[in-house]
This record gives sequence, C-alpha cells and structure tokens, in this order.
Amino acid sequence: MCGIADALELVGDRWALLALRELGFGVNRFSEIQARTGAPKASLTTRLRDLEGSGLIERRRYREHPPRDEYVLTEAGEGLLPILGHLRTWGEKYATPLVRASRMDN
Amino acid sequence: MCGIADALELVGDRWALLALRELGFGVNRFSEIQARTGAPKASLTTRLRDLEGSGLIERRRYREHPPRDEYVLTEAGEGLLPILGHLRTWGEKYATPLVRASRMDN
DNA sequence: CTCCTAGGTTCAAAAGTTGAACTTACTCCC
DNA sequence: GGGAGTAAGTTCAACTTTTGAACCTAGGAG
Repeated sequence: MCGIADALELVGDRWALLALRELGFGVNRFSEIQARTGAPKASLTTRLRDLEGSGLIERRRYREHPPRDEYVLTEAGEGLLPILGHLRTWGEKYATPLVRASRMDN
Repeated sequence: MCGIADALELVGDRWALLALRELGFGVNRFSEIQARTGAPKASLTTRLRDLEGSGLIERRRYREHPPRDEYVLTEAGEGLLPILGHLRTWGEKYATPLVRASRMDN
C-alpha cells in the first residue's frame, strides 16, 4: 500500500535496525554485533542472512582458514543511516525517559 | 545503550508504525486503521493500548452510547511523522522494487 | 423484532524467538 | 604434539507472541 510497509518488511523487526546501527558505527563482526546489541546468536544469524538477501548488507570473507566473515552496508543500507540518526534523536527526547521510568518499577 | 533501542521498544514492532502512519493521514478510527493496515483486531488493540500507555497517542471517546473511540497523535507521536516520511522515501527507492519482485515468484 | 455496526474480548493453534549445547577449522601456548 | 581458545555458526526443545475465528455489547435502522 505504501513504501513504509515495504520498508518494514525488510527492517521492521526487533534486531535488524540495531544491527544496521552497529554497521554504521563501523562494528562489522558477528560476535561484536552480537555483544553490543544483545541479540541471541540464532536470531542474529537469520537477521543478517535476511538483510543480505534484501541487499542491505554484504557478507565479506576476510579470512579463508578458518572462515571468518564481516558485514558491510551496501548503498541501500547506508541510506538508512540518516533515518536511524533521526530515530535516535526522537528516542532520546521521548522514549528514553519513559523506558528508564518503566524499568524503575520492575 | 542508545536512543534507538529505546525508540524501538515503543514502536519497533510489526504494526505500531503502520498505525501511526494512518493517524498521520487523519485516519482515526479503529476499524479504518484495521482495514487499511491489515492488522488483526486483537493485535491492533494491544498495539494501540501500548502506544497510549507510552504517550504517543491518546484515546478519545467521541460518543458515549454506544461507546465509540478515536485515536489521535500526541506531540511525541507527531514527532515521528517526519521520520516516517523519510522511511517512506527510502522504502519506495529500495524496498518496494524488492518486495514486488519477491512476491512474483511465490 | 431482526439484522447491522463499531470496537472490542477470548481462546486455541500457528509462527517466531530464545538459550544452551554442539560443531568446525583453525591458532596459540606450553 | 596435546589441550585450551576462538569466530561464526547450527540444532533443538522450550517459551512467547501473533494470529484468525468466533463471540459480545449497546445501541440504531428498517
């Protein structure tokens, strides 16, 4: 119906945008992304495969033996970074105070 | 860790942003939002309740008997509209062609 | 009366997500 | 050369979430 729905089909899940954010920071390795986002391995694996399949990231083998990979943003993936910037600004203004408050009473 | 994660805690799910988009278009009634997004009733109900709880939307009773409600964006919710605009632009450029292509071979 | 509508709720089933344990193909250190 | 360590996974059962279908309510229209 509109571009937003299509966009969400590619990146509208719990870990995709956090992973892309890390790639934007220059954090390119699986285990680093995993540590910094807190995503479970299995979820992160499928998410990175999906993003690769959608052409938002590329997987690069940077060593053959043993096989080691890193992930980099494609042009399409880079195009999301400014949006993530705006989302962070919005989040800091409206979401962070709320989330902190709600974590207090748990 | 950063505002993006907090933002996603509020709106990072399958239906929240689509519902907010509709409110941005001036579509304020439950059944209209449901029809235009395709969200199942039960999911939409919990999503709208969550968004109300987070202060991104308000519920207004516009008739008492029988009770009828409509939803409107708060200031925090309005703040997301420009981001949705950018996301739509991005989606039309990168996501829509892909999603259309992948629907062909199903 | 009887059917229709808006805005839900309930419930079981299907789908998706998770953590723990295991794997592979090496390197490093003693 | 034997054992521990490591990056990037995979597998699988348990858990959680999402879904669709059916039902509900308090009127209103014919």
